[in-house]
Formats: sequence, C-alpha cells, structure tokens
Amino acid sequence: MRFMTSLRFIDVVAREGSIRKAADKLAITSTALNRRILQIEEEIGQPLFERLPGGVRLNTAGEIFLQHIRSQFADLARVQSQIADLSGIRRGHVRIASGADALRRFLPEAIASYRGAHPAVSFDLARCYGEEAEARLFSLDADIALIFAPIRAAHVHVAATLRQQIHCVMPAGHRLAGRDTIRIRDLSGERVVLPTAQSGVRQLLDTAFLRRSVEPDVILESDSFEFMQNFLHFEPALFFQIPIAINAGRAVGGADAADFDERLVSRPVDMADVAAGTLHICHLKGRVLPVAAAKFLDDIITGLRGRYSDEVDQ
Amino acid sequence: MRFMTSLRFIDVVAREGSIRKAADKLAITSTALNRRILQIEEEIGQPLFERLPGGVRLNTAGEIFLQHIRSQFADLARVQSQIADLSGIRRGHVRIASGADALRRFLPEAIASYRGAHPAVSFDLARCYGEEAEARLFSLDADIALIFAPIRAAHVHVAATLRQQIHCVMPAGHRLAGRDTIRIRDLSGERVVLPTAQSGVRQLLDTAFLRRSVEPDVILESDSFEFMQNFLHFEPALFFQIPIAINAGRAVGGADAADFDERLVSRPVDMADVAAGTLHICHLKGRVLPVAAAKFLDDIITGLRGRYSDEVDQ
DNA sequence: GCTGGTGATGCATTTTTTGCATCAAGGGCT
DNA sequence: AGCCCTTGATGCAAAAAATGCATCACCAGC
Repeated sequence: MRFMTSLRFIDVVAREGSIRKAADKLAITSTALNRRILQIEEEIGQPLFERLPGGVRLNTAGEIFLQHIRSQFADLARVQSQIADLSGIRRGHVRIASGADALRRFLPEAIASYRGAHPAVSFDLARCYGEEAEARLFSLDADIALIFAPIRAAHVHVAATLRQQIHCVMPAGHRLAGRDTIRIRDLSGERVVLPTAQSGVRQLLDTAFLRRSVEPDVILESDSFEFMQNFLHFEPALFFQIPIAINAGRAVGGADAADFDERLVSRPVDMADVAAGTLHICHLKGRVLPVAAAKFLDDIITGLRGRYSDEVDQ
Repeated sequence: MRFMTSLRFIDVVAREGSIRKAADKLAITSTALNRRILQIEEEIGQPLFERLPGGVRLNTAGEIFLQHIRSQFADLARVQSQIADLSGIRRGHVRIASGADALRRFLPEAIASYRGAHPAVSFDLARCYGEEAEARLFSLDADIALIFAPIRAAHVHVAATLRQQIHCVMPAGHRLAGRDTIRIRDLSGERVVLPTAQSGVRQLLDTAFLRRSVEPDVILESDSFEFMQNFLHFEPALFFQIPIAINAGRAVGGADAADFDERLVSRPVDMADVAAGTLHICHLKGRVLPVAAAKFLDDIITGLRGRYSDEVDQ
C-alpha cells in the first residue's frame, strides 16, 4: 500500500526510537525518512516526536496520532480481507496473542483445522507473558487474545470464556495416579514443578496452597510447559495444567487421550481446593475484526461450545 | 494531508460518477486521476470501479473500500481535533445535518453561543429532508444530526431526545388567538399552511386530522418555515411549529418571547389531539466524534436539559 | 576536549507523477 | 444502420517529488 508508507514509517520510527535505526530497518536513508517525518509533522501542524540527543520519542500528539495510524492499518487489513472474501476464497491473516496454556494443544489443532478449510489464511502467533496479550490487542498487533488469567484492561472485550479446572500431571506409576481426584493436602511434601508466578495456573495454585497451609516441595519453576512435562520423564514429580493444554478437545482424565504423553497421567485437582480458572477469548473492544479473524474466532468458540458446552460462556 | 490525496480522489470520483468530472473538480487532468485510481486498484488487487460507457460506478469492493476511506477521514479529523486540543485552544470543525425545525432558532443560537466560547471552531450546517440526515451520518459527511421524526436507520445512535408539542402559529388578531390551547376540531375549515409531507410536523398533523376527521382548508404547502411565517403577514391563516423552532430556549406561549415575530402568536395544540413529536439528537453509532463535535453535542444536550428538563431524555 | 551517536539541511540524481495527444469502446440520436 | 459524442486507457516527454550523499550542529559520556 503505497499511500500508507509514510504512516508505516512513523510507526517504525516510534518503535525503534531512532530515525536512523528505523531507516536501516526500512532500507532507506535516514535523510529520506527524516524528511518524510518532517513533512507529516508540518501537515499535522505540530511535532509528533521529541528530539532527544539519543534519538526521538513520541510526544502526546504523536501518541494520539500513532494510535490512529495503527487503527488505520488494522482497519485496512479488515477491508482487504473483506474484499478478498468477495472473490470466494477466504484470504487473510490472523494475529493471535496467547498465553502458554492455549498454544500447547488447543491452538495448533484449531489453526490447522481452520487452515484445512481456508488454506489462503495465514496466522501469526505470539506467545505472551502477563499482560502483554492485552497490550498487543491495544497496539493492534494482535486481533485475538487467549488469556488464562483475570482481565484487567478496560479496552478488552471478552467474546467467550471457558472454565478450566486445574489438573495435576504425574508419571503413570506415581502413588497418586490411582486417585480419581487430587486433594491439595495430598501434595504436602510432594515434589512439584510450578509455572512462573505470572501464570494463571500458578496464581490459582498459590492461593490454594496458602489457604490449605500446604507446602509442597517446589523443585523447579519454568515458563515452559513443554520443558516441565519432559522433565517428568526423568524425575518423578507433579506438575499442573489446564485441560485445554493437555488435549485439545477430547475428554479429560485417563490415558485415553491419544495425543497426551503415554507415560504421564492427569487427574483433576478437587474443586473444593482449587477454584477453576477462566480462559478468556478476547479482542479489542469496539474493533471490527477482519473477516478471517472474525470467522476464526467464531469457529473456536463454536468448537469449544460443542465440546465443553457447560464451561463455555457468553 | 498529502498522504490522503489518492484516497480523497477516490471519494470524489465515486461521488461524481466520472473520472473526467472528478478531475475537473480536483483541478488535475483526467489522465493523472485515472492513473492514480488504476494504481490503487492494483495495490488492492481488485478493481474498485465498474467502467461504464458513461463513466464509472463503484462495485462491491469499491463500496467497502470507500466506506473505509470515509471512516479514515472522519477519524483523522477526530485525531487532528484532539491534537489541536492539546495546545489549549479548541480548534476543529463540526458538521451538522438538521431538519428545518431546529435550524430556525435553536441551532443559530446554540452555534453562536458555542463559538463565543471557542472561536476557533467552525461549523457546517446542511439542511436535510427526510432521511437525508441519517444518510449523511452514515457517509460520514455529518458528525451530528438533529431529526424531528422517528429514527429508522439502525446505525444511528440517539444521544438525547426532546419531546416537542406541536404549536399553532397565527396572526395576533386571529379568532383562535384567545384560546389557551388549540383543539383539532377548531381547525375544521380554517385556512392552514402545512409543511411538506416528509416533515415530522406534517406527519403528526396528518394523523391527527385523520383521526378526528377534520379537514382544514390547506391553502399552501411549503418546505420553508420562514416563508410560511412571512406568508401569515399577508393572509390570515394558521401554521404549525414546534417550540424549538419558535424560540430557542425561552418559555413558550405568549408574546413574551422576544425573538418571535411580534405580529404572530403561538398556542399549543391540545395533547389529546396531537401526540408530541420527538426531536432526536444523534450521531453515528460506534463512532468517536472529534473533540469539537463531542463537546458541542454535550453542550446542547446540557443546555436543553437545563431549560426543558422534563422533556429531555437519555 | 575528544568521540560517537543523534537529527537537520543544501545540492545533484533518480524516481514518480503529471499533462498532452491519441486510441478504442459504448450509448444515444437521427 | 450510421454518425457523434463522451467515456476511460495508454505512449511519451516534461515537471515535480523523493531520495541519497556529504556535511553541519548538537548533546552525552568518557
């Protein structure tokens, strides 16, 4: 889009914090880039950047304008997707910001399934920590966010929620593997592997440990569920996941889940001990999503409703 | 805004229905304009216009894209207004689409008052017939619409409503001038002057005449209230207005309304005969108005609430 | 005071845009 | 049917704009 270049340049300069660095990235000279920016500022009638000795930084006007630019890009993407949709084949690009939970099993399957129906749609998946997913929605770097944690930001619209009970994963031969459900008090002194503090799973567990005054033997903390799961092959310990991270859509519990590691079993933690968490499927409030993203969002919600009808809301 | 020129050109071509006519209006050659359009179409990947022997017409893709363009312009105006607001003085431009009723007394006073506080704000007032005001909101040619008629379009957001009882205006010496309120049956055989059929006032009156089986002597129809009012100086007849068209904010009724024509008096039509109509103050649903427009909207609603507290809703 | 980084600016060059002349195509009128 | 007028599209030269190079002025850290 030729008519958007100047605007894209401003976005890059703002991200890089330096005209020269941005110029490198854009494969033009800093002179040209500088002049484009001066020109836009003149047209706006006010400077958009503060000139600092070490580069540039957006001023208030610049921040307002940048938000406008990003919303224009997002809207242009929606329009292009809508226009492409007219010609029959659904084209487009869907950008997802997700916590670690959903990208284990659920999203790979959901995306592959969607791409099976619409091969011309491409995806971009960013694994986000903490509130980064919400921030990505706001900066229009993501269309859809999957967040397993309470939503704090006011600008996020929750399209659907999925209640997820924490499950305890352990080697098949573990002494607790015989139980139907796991009680928190069973974990006292047990070797456990926990996700990092910003994880939604961790926050639920911490609350439960505190409430029941149970102190497990925390031998490892990690932000990688894959690493923790593999670790269990070498040292018998417990770790925790939500069903959606264990198997994308099938019934949860026994070894019948074909895509789940055969040497491990998962058992739900008793609901009396640990409250169920909520997976939020969100997009930016007030935003009209591109066709592809809107349809994908619709698909996953419909899919979840079909499989976990009781736990899906909104 | 240089980076918006190509988009503005598309808008003009769509309105004119011809590249050559649009080129004239834009003071460039048709060649240049044609090539800009071809270039944009190439970037979009699909044609936006159908080429007809007599000119061009938007296709479906073009309509989608044009709506995007207009929303871009509207949003850019909002951003500029917001940025200008940072520097203290409120600048900006407010575009109003109004029926004939509101622009008699109410809008001139409201706009002048607002401009007294914010001299850097300019206004654009389009007098609209029928559903044109709603259409202007949708095509983003207007920020605010004042409509004295039921709202049909779904994309219109009603920010406030003002109930307005129909008043009967007559020469001071008219035989009905002594009444406190006018009954519909009093009008049987009376010479009346009526607004055109698409007017909200007319529709309320027609309903009332039909219901009461009263047939007044309709000697004139016009879409100009000013003309009808002046006509009454030369032939004794009755015509009808809503309070907001008679005097902007003051108490309605007697000759105490200083800005109302001294030789005429107005009397309310009995509410049992004619239902009160509703003036709708609207903007496009989901749209964030420019600062100046938002503030003006806020001002007139606050002002109305102060003066007609009982009749203002929402 | 030197060094290494930043953004701004004058001038020559390259790229893009524009305008003129012209073509091909379709509808309306005789 | 045939003419005529208007429409959008295109080749080519001129005008305009954007770009790149060299350089300046500025500031922070050492």
